Amino acid sequence: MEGYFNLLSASPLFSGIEKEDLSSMLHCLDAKVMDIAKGDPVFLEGDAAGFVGIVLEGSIQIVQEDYFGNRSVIHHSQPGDIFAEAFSFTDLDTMPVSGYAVKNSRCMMLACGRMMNVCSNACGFHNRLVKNLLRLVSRKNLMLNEKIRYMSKKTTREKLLSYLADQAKAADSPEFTIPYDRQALADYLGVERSAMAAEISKLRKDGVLEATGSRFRLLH
Amino acid sequence: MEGYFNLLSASPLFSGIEKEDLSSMLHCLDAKVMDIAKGDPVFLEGDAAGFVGIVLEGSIQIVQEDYFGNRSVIHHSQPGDIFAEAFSFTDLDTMPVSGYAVKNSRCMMLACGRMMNVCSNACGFHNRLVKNLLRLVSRKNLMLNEKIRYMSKKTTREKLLSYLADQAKAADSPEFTIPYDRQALADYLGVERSAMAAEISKLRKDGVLEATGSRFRLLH
DNA sequence: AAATGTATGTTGGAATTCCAACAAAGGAGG
DNA sequence: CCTCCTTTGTTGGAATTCCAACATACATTT
Repeated sequence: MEGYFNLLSASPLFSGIEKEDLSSMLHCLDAKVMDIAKGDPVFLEGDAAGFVGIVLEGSIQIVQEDYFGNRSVIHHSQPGDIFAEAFSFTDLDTMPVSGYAVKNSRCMMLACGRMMNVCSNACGFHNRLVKNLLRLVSRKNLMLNEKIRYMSKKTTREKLLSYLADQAKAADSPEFTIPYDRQALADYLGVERSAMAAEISKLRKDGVLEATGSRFRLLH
Repeated sequence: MEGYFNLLSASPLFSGIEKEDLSSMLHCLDAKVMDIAKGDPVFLEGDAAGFVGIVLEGSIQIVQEDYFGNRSVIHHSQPGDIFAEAFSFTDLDTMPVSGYAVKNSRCMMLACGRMMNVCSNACGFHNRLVKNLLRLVSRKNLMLNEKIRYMSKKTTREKLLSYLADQAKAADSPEFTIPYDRQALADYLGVERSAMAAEISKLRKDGVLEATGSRFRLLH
């Protein structure tokens, strides 16, 4: 994990924590690095909760799955982002969602147990860590609200456009790249892939946008 | 606010904080009580963020609204529950949702500014408060995940049944009362009220459930 | 280059939902 | 008891989505 100090200390999870303290902190949190091959699960629904993950390389998708394979994409985490954080600070003991590696990825897993308790190791950064986590869980909360906002629209077109408009706003540009392929985008917005593809075609014909792969440009 | 010490000290927000310290803490957080008449807003989308609300009496519904009146119910808060908590610990400066009183209600509003900073007033409970908030925001996160799970189902029937099954499980009984009327339940699940009413009728005919008002009983 | 596999686009009919309008049931107040 | 008002239930046609199947484009491997 030596090569990731810059990434980790720049991560909002460790904001305000000195680089020289990071190492002992990681030890205190029982940090473990794991590699996951493209398509493989990082964790599965039903697995024991109680950890926070940080993406070091690659990218992770958090999904809910039905008994009938009905898939819902909840979130997408890139290097520096954390995942599974909210599930570890409730009385839940198993994960209600799964996480998959979209590409070959490397993650660091941190044990949450000690974060909420006063650490006897004179590890005085826990309070800072808890504040950082509160910020991050709150931000995740906002993201879930956004997803809900998109899903609440009635038509596929409205779902797409509200999402794409937010992405353009976030990128501060009418041209931007989204972290999803078509299937994942459909699963994120809660629509059928084929219906969505048809709608994208229609939007193209209507001169509303251009789309090639994950790159979009909103016109006008 | 004198009559609410029991409610407040029993609230998970103030868990671990002694009753005798509560008063100074509320002062430190600039606590203000406000009464809201049935149907009136507690806050509106676009209002300044930066507070946490606690329901003292009545009940509050958090909703997202469209430019076209398309309403989505996000959450429901009863006495002792907090609301708006997650929006105040990010860099957001205006609220992305609105809150309305479902009945005549009384709320306490707490200023968040000092929660995340070390309080110079020797108010040593802030760390405890931050931990409590992390738990509560995480739990809210779980609730949003549940709503997403219901909304992700394809049919109105599946959305209804997955929600009702969870409610029965939470009540540990096949018979339970939900905090929503028909319109609010439809807005929570992301379906049409009339289509949902029709589906409930069908479920009744199929012998799957009984429903009178907000009281449900799952059969079998 | 051929072959294979994956992602994306297209299409048509079946199923579902939306929508508006109305009916019925229940509650509050006079 | 009656009226007014709100909530819930019912219905039918329009609009939309779902679904399965296939077509096309693109990338990777051999």
